[in-house]
Amino acid sequence: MPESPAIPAPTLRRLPEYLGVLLDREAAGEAWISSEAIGQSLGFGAVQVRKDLAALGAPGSPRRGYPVSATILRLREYPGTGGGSDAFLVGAGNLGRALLEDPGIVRHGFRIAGVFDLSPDRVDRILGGRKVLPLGALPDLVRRTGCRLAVLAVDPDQAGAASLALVRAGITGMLDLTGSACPFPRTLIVRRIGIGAGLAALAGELEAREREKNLDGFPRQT
Amino acid sequence: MPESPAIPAPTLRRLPEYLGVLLDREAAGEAWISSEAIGQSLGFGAVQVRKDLAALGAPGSPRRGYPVSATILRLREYPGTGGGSDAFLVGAGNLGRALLEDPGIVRHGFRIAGVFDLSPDRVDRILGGRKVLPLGALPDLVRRTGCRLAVLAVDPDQAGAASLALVRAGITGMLDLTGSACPFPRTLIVRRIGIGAGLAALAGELEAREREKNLDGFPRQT
DNA sequence: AATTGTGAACTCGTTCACAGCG
DNA sequence: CGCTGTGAACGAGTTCACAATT
Repeated sequence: MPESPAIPAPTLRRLPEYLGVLLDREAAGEAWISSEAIGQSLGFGAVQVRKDLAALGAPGSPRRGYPVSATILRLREYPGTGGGSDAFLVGAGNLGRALLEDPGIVRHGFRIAGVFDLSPDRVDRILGGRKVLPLGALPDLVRRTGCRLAVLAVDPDQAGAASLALVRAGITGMLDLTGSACPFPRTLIVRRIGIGAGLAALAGELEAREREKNLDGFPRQT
Repeated sequence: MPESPAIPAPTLRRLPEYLGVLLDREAAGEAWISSEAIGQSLGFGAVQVRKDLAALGAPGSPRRGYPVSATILRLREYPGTGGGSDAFLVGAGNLGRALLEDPGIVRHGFRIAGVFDLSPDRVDRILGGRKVLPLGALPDLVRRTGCRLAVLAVDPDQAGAASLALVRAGITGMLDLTGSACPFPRTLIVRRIGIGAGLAALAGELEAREREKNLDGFPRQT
């Protein structure tokens, strides 16, 4: 029976970040790290960290903290979050090229299993040492490799067509970097990451924080 | 007095996404859109959409929905979320180049105000039609332009040094794309977007959903 | 009749306080 | 003593149910 009675989604989203911190620590030669230190690195509280690691089942040791290497192992052991799976890259433009060299993907244990594009003039080119394949080749590869993840990095106006093809090919999880918002079937789990939207949210938060400060610190005229 | 009694952060993060949907609709020539339709495009409930738009102060009309153009205006009007501000780009590698062409940034009303890098051999090169400047030139530009936002897209091992320089230069909001987790001073608002971490979270969610399905749909032997 | 608008209930994650342990 | 582990309290955000509108 699974010892993990469903880890809550917010926790799930933080686990990979913990992995990042721990890898840094390991590289620095440290053997132990406290929840306090982990929290400080990421901007959340120590209790949060403990709760999350407890949910994972990663034990710490009083007075010393969490064992760096063992905890990394534990994080990697959790299916999905630790990586080990591969993902297809759809979109062979500049963004796609950048992703092929992104150390973050490797660091989290993922590998780009293949590069695809819709545009005929991009197909067959070499990008980052990989031959770009037509989307038509995807269904077969999904079947043969069992890989169900894809990163969508095409132009926004191609997002709809591409995602439709992905679903048809049997992809079940998609990381959408296009910033375009088209409706997807519920069978496909979509996670959206938009640089533009991210900037906007950041700017909004900044604005909010500033306003708040002005209000209860220095109430000034309209 | 501000008519916005602090919009909650989760809402703030969704507003830019609404903008995306509405722009699509406007391009399609539609004049009205229902909360239901907006929700469907983004994967959340209709009530959520209504609550968010209400928080913004964007009125809808019973029986017809929300006026597309007017709502876009209203979204843009909200300081920050609607864009209009600029942002500096720090990191002139492949990822940086991709960002310079990212339609999502423009779509949300942002502009890259300048490109910077730490590495001397990247400085003075031309990237996407922009001359890459040394980080040393940043403080002066921050002062002159009033722009306080930066996108960090350097190599992960330079993230610490770069972010320190950003703080010193007077940057108050940073969108961190490096996936590296170094501690930042509390004065700097950081929003992290990691492709690797995103993939991992997605894979985790996928795994969780699958397990859940197996459990209460088709309980099979250990 | 369809869709917005919203007070109230509820759910879920975070925070608190402190017990447990090395 | 310092740090983990966790049950309980709290609070924020989401969902529900229904009134209001055209």
